[in-house]
Amino acid sequence: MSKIGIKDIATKAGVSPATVSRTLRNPELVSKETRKRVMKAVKDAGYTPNRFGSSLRTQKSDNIMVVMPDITNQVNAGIIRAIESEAQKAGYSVLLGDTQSLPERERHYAHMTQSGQADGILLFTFHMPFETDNSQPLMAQLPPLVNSCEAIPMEGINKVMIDNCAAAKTAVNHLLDLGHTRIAAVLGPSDTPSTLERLKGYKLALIEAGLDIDDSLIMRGDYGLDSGSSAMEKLLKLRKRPTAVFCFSDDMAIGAMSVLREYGFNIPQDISVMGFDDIRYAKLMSPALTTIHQPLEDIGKACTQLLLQQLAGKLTEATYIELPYTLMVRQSTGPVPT
Amino acid sequence: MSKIGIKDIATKAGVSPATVSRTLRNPELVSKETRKRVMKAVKDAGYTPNRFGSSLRTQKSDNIMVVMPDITNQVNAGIIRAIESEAQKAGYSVLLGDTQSLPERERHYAHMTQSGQADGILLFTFHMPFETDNSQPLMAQLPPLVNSCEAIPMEGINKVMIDNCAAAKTAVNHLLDLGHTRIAAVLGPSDTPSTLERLKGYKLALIEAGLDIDDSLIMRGDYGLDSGSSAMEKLLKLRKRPTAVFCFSDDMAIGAMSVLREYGFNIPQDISVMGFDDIRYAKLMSPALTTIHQPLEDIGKACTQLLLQQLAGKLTEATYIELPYTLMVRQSTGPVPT
DNA sequence: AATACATATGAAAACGTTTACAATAACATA
DNA sequence: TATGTTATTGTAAACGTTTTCATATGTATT
Repeated sequence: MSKIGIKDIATKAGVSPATVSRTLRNPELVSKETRKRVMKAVKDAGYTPNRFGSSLRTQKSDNIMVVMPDITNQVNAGIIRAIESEAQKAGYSVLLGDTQSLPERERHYAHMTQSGQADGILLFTFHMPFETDNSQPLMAQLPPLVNSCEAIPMEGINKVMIDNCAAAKTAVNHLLDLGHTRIAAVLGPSDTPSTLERLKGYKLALIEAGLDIDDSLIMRGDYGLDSGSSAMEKLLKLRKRPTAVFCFSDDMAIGAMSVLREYGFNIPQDISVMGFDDIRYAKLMSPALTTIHQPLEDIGKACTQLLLQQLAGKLTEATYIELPYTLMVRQSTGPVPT
Repeated sequence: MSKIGIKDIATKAGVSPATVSRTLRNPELVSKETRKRVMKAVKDAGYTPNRFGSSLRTQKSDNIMVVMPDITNQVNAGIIRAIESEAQKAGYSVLLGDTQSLPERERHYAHMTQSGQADGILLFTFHMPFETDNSQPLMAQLPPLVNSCEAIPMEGINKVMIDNCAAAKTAVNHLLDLGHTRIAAVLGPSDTPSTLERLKGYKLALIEAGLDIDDSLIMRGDYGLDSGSSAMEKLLKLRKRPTAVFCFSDDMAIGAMSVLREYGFNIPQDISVMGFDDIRYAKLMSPALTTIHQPLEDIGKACTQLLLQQLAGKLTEATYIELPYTLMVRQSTGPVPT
């Protein structure tokens, strides 16, 4: 494409390359007159500074790397959209890394800071992709980084989270309030911190209510639609069925509901179903899904802001931001059948 | 971060920078012995070549720019995931541009090729973001580019599409076959080529069936959930209601269904609803949504392959790829009520 | 033994910017 | 008038690679 460089513009405008550069980056350093001349040349030639020349010199890429397990997921898609919007306002572009949950791809993407491709990372996975030791504070060993959604089990990293444990507890309490005592749980991937926390909240709520934990009511899942369906199928085969099912994601709840319908169950008359996330489809389900709302846009914004601050050097200490969740009571949960 | 460069590695390994570079890029040019020595030094130091140095020299960024109107949309999210996966296999990274349907952002992102940030563009919007004239074939004036989903109204551009007109016709024919004659249409944004084509197909099917076009049954929408709801509300107020509604997106169909349920209509006994896209939630709706399946993964793959070919210089002529759609008959459509 | 040829390496020039430093001019200060 | 100050510009040295060209060594061919 464009073979025109800063020198060509300089020649056209009858100035030195330095002046052209200054006109573009620090216009106040250039006299009004020359500025006008240079700008005209730039415009006429349709010149755009080559990013590599510039970045090589300044050691900045103006890129942010976003590493996510699955962008197809409504939750992640919502977050990344906010990130992209926020980043672009600040003059940054977003490099997208979809890891498909493979740690090797995680590391691959994370290391794009090493090659200078990105100035910072937004990490939505829970493995620390960099080598660290205890010689110095973590922040000093890592590139600018913010961790969100799935918590890396380490102190000293910037994080943006919701209180998954408390949120799950809130969810279960809602079901308890409705009189349910046989409450099933459908988990996400068993190694994810979010699932672990939610499970903790689930158990805590039951115990505080004086109930025993019945392991046969705890089903594995992977946050995906299909796993919700198959978990539900298993639950239905139980001799003592649950009267309520708390799925750790809306997708799984949706999968579970479709199975219930298939077998002729009425929701919530026969069985209550509860989700987690509040994806945009949740309220449009039939019945509308009771769930825990996650503030996707705020999460995306907070992550980006935190990273931008760090990039600007305005952040010396690891910051932890906790965002509020909300219980959304809708029609998929109701009183325990008598 | 890492201040180590190729020179440091060269020193460590007792060779010249040139040899280090060769070892990394064209190992076959280096003797087995030196290769081993260099590799060790690279590994020990945790060296990653600086991308800007390299790109500046080679004039390649190994980035692909993806420009989309809304990544939150299930259709787009599915496509971008396939792109990302395909691109990464070929050693490319994906720069994500979410335009939020703003032409100015479209242009902004498209021009990242100008600055060398990206080697090629995948364009899912229908405005040509570059200036062109008729002096030479289009492909010679543009950066490597593939257009998909929303067709830019120009010849001579690589495109990956489905036949929206035929697909819509298929959809309407399905409803006609069920005996419907009052078939409403809920459109997408009225300037999008996809909506225009689908509308054409809708009308064509009706005319071929010997029916008149009733403009009062054609409702504006924007492909989003809410617009489906409000379109449905309007349709219900009509003196002569439709017996079937063909929404140009699944999201709108889902919105429409929720309104129908709210007012006590049975789907499909009272009114049939048909979507377009076959997002993953379509088959989990209650009732499961009859729709037109778009092969998202194939679209993403085809786009990427086409662009990669072009980047490799293996593509001299503009190519048009048409992918097949599929009618998915499920439970939201049924015989016209008697 | 002389020549051609292949293989392995290094020296150095590019790639397109930005910026520290130097240079100049214009102007105010003493 | 000499001196400092400010505003504006230019010169040239980076930034970290890759790659052309040249060189050196070893091997095959005649």
